[in-house]
Amino acid sequence: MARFPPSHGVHQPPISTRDAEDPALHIYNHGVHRDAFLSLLDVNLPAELWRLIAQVPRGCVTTYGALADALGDRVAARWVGELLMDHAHDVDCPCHRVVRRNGEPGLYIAGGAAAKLSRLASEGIPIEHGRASLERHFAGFQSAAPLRGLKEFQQQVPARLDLRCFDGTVRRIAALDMAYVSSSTAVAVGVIADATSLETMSTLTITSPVMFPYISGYLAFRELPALLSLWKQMQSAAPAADVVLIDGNGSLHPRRAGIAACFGLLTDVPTIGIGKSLLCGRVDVAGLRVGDTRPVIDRDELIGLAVKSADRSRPIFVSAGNYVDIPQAAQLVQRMFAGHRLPEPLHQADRLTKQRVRELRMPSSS
DNA sequence: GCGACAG
DNA sequence: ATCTTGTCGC
Repeated sequence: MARFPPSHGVHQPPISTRDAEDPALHIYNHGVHRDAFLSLLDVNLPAELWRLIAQVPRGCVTTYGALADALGDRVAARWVGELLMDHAHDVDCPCHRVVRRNGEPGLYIAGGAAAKLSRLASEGIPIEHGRASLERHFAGFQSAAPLRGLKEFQQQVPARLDLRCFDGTVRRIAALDMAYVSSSTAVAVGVIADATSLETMSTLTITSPVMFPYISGYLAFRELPALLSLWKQMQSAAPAADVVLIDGNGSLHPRRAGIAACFGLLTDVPTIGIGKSLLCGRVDVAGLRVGDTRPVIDRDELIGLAVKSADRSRPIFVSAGNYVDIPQAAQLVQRMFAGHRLPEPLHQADRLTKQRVRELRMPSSS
């Protein structure tokens, strides 16, 4: 039976001072975190962005980055561009007033860059060498900067995780994964597997509406609602798991608050983050052989481990969620490989998730 | 021009 | 994540 060894040989006290008095306080705190998280989800980010774009007056321009800043984080600039290329456009739409920082028009949903520039010209914006003048750029956004609040929540996460190494026996592993039927509908799959044989014991599949866009660093706000709903249903339908693998990072995150960390905080279960590409930090994967690991370092801190899981596969990135540390997470995951790039339970969840998406996309499946 | 961002 | 055919290699 798989067992977590204390990875540094240091035995932690069985009960931390934080919850020594009252085990229920633990539950209470997680309820508070869950409520705080859920209230943050009330924000309608696309609506907020349109509210901002509508503030740009005729005869003025703004930039993708300025809008992202007004939302609360410059990293959202890419999503701003995505939304402007995928929305219900009409002749009154002001989306042509958003240009690149250097005056290049960027993409335009209705007729391409040339059409965008001519619309700007017709509003009195000087155009030179194919670029819009930024002379009259609007900078007075009235905004609640919703991403700032989400970022502040993330900044509180690391201190609220339990840093003690998990030292229980791992009999069952849960693995959670998602895929998308459309931009607003996701399929989420949970797999429970035996930790020794890696055989799948049970699976649960749900579909769930997704409101929040994908923005790098904010994945949890997009995918956690569905995963929490899935998890809740798994509690009554499946045998309990001792550790949960999540498709996405935990500590390997700019604020050490990836989706696996948030899930572990909100559900109070041991979690491990599994990423397929590097979100942040630096790592040298040259010459990695199956079974090898390499540290992922960010700001002089170990935030995850690159793990070579299979021969002709790129490494995966393992990081800590709740109740595990990084070396321990990697040790455990390395016992779950069965010839695929992903640990077997997550590989199965990934298969099922994509299978279900295919089924739902077939017109005949009603 | 380059780097660069989980899913 | 998704858009997508054949093709290379075990």
